[in-house]
Amino acid sequence: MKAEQGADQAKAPRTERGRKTLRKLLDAATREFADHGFHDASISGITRRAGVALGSFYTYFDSKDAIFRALVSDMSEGVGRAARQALSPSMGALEIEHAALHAFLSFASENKEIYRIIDEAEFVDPDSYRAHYETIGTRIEERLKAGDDSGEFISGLGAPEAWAVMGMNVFLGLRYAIWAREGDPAFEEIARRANDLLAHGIASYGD
Amino acid sequence: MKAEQGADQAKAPRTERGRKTLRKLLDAATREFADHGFHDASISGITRRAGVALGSFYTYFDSKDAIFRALVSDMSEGVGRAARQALSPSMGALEIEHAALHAFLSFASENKEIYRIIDEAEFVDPDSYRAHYETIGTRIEERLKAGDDSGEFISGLGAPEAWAVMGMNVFLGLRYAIWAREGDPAFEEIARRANDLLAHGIASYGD
DNA sequence: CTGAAACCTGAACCACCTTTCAAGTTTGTT
DNA sequence: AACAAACTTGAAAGGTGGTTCAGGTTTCAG
Repeated sequence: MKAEQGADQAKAPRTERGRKTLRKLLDAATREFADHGFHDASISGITRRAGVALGSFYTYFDSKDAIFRALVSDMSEGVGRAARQALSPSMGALEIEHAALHAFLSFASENKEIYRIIDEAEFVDPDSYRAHYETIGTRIEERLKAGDDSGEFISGLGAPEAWAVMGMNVFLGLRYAIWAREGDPAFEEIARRANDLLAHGIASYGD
Repeated sequence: MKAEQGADQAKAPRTERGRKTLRKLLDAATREFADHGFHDASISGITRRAGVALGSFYTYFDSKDAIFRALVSDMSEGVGRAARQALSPSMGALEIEHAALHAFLSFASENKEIYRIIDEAEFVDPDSYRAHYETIGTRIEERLKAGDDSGEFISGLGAPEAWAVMGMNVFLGLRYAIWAREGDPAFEEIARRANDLLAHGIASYGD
């Protein structure tokens, strides 16, 4: 959730005051983009929320696109961090997938604004959007291969299975975290059912 | 792919000339939105492509949003139609899921611009976007229930499994149709592997 | 044939927003 | 204390593009 460094960041602050202003701008931009979307968000809306003058924005960012990109790469990292924290090497391969989905659902539920922003990157900053999903897909593929090596998963798993798993997770997040409705099953049940599907599929035994 | 009627359409043409102009505007808008995205697309770009005067646009649509909405609901129907045509009642339940994914991959591959527009509806016309996926999700859920009734699928399947299947399909479409790369497996192989995952899962037998 | 409705035209209006800039203030170092 | 660099400020430049409108042309029912 902090994006103060990075080669993409053109103008790093050099004093404490500057760091505070930059942070205020990033926080304000998150809210502004979440409320209005990229195009209806305005720089003046961001600086108003941040409580700084319009011109100060350009001390830290070259353009509206630049601050959006900074936010996206920052948040993309945030998702990865949240997932990593929920996983432990002592878990079984299936258990890892269960924990990853459960953590993802919780994270999405508590960070709905982050998801709107990452989704909008498909149009504002396509490269970051693609990198975001390629990175996650690769990580899932590695987990599947590890489960293969340990004998817990069948062999021959690869990118297509990884993208299938990622799609499952993203859409379950969309429906049950972002679009949550009264009476929906708890995240625990969603994760369990998805894990059952992943483990044994849905064909009946006698087929 | 035609969106000439519908309650959402404010201003229906009353002459042959009018119908032709409306059609030209819709076709031009599809290309303009696909090339530039909603916000960078311009009405003048649409009318230029359509070969009509700027002012004529407002004879048929109240706003830029209105023509976008008309396009989205039109295209959402198009996806459903394509899926329906690929399915036949004589197929087995698993076979139906295989055919649906294969048809979806082909459709997405040949209609990339449609997909960009539907995705952007998440921001321009959220209600249509949500309706699009709710509708598809419901249809998949019905298929799963039918497979349950016929004994081909295990019992207890519902909305979570339907959204999982939908997510798989959408992400496989994103990766292998929209972002297709040299050396990727053919759609046939993708559909087969996803179908295997759906049928038996990925846990090894001895677990 | 004829007139009213439908349709077309494109210049101009207008609201909005990103970005610039010159002048002033604060910070931190020597 | 003193000075340069960092930072702040907000008015205004400069563009853009959606939308309107008054006047002209085409269509088609009666």
